[in-house]
Amino acid sequence: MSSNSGKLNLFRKAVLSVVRRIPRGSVLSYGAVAKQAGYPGAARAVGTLMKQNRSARVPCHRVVRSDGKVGEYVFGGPRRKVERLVKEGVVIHGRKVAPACFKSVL
DNA sequence: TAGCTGACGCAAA
DNA sequence: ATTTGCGCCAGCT
Repeated sequence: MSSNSGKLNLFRKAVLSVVRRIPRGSVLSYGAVAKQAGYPGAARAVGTLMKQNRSARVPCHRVVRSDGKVGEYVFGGPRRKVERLVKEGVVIHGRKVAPACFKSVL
């Protein structure tokens, strides 16, 4: 294995670990996930991983944009993503998630 | 290896 | 409140 794939694996592992800890009813922005995973500035890369994720164990629908818009979602698009969030208790006004729902894992 | 793409972020206009 | 432009990090030709 190249030393590079080792690093990428580490990145993936760290990111998924953070996402798995996002509690029901709250969300985290792509950028915040990147930062908490130890890779500040890798927001887009986090999106790439969420896009690849196919595991129900990783609540990728809880990762949204920093401006409050939910962003994309492989399983059914933004509509479906909003449905799932609302169902979990996330408050959404218009197209944006209420600022109070952005919670760090602590 | 090089270039293009994208579930983003942010400052400007 | 919106849209535009650029930078950012990884993944995929």
